[in-house]
Amino acid sequence: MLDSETKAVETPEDHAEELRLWLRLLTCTTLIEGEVRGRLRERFDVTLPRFDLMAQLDKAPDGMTLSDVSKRMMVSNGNVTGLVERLVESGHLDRRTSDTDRRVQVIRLTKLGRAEFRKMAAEHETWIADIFADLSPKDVRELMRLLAKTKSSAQKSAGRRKA
Amino acid sequence: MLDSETKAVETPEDHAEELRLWLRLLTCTTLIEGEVRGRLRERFDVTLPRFDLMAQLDKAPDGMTLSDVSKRMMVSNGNVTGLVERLVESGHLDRRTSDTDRRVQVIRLTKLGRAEFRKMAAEHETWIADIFADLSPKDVRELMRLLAKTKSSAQKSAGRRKA
DNA sequence: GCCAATTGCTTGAAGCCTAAAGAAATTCGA
DNA sequence: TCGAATTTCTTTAGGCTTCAAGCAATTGGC
Repeated sequence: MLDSETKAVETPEDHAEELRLWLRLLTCTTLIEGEVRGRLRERFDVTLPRFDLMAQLDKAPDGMTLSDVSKRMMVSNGNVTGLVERLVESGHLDRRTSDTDRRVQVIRLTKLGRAEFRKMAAEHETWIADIFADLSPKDVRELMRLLAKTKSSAQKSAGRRKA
Repeated sequence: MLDSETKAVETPEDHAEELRLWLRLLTCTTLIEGEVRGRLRERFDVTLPRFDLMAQLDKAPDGMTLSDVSKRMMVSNGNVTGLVERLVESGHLDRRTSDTDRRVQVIRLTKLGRAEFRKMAAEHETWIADIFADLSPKDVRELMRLLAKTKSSAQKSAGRRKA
């Protein structure tokens, strides 16, 4: 009794399984991300961050503020500033200052931007389907469920840190 | 009959589920990566790529070549060159040219590098445990299994592209 | 109405990362 | 053994990314 309690306190807990899980998760994402990045470059000569940003805007016909984009993409503000700059420069994005708050920049896809994105997105979807081809519909559902659980667990942990 | 066949051909297949799965996978990874990056910086003032590189070397007491590291970390050669440069500079890595092949650079952790890494790794493991805390052992096993399947499916797809 | 705090964005410094081209060493086929 | 192909690593150009500091506009308490 005493022994087992002592042991429970002294022995550092073994979290090797969770560590392995994290590494595998990271490997999968890196692998897929690299694949998608490569195909986007080959087929459309576009970078992944540019594609991701356009994807966000495609879902928001009325535009988004830079802060919205930053939160959605989970990247820093400064990062978005630079990305938007280059996409405005290339004619894919339209940017204007909000009428009601002069701090706020609202960005939208231009006609060109939307057209190009739609073309890319259609093909992109087939790549993703190919990448996940070996997973059954049941596998997909189950992964969705477990990743949802993972996400909320990670968010809770992040909350604990900041608090 | 004919109708359903016709429809099967004309209707673009719906891969929305796979797409959602990919986005969720990416969200999880980004979330956890950001959390780990932040903690490494706060606690040890070290970057995630540096930590990852040291983790590879910790598992290889006899050292690794830059190519090995590049493959393991799934990053470009040039990336490794720069990372190693900075870690040698800070005294964490030792680097020497192979005796048998003068193209090859063998890198190892220095005593300092190993000591610092071990300290960081111990704490890192507890962060990961905390991040995945809501997952049961069964969840972990099941995720491991499904991610293994995902990885091999993605690799197969990548192979199809290059071939 | 005033002023402190907050919010939205930009800037700057540093580092990370890729793709592509190139240099040096090795390997291997003829 | 010669030379072509390959391998290992570095370099370069460009872009991505973060963090921290800072500016401008707005908000909220008083």
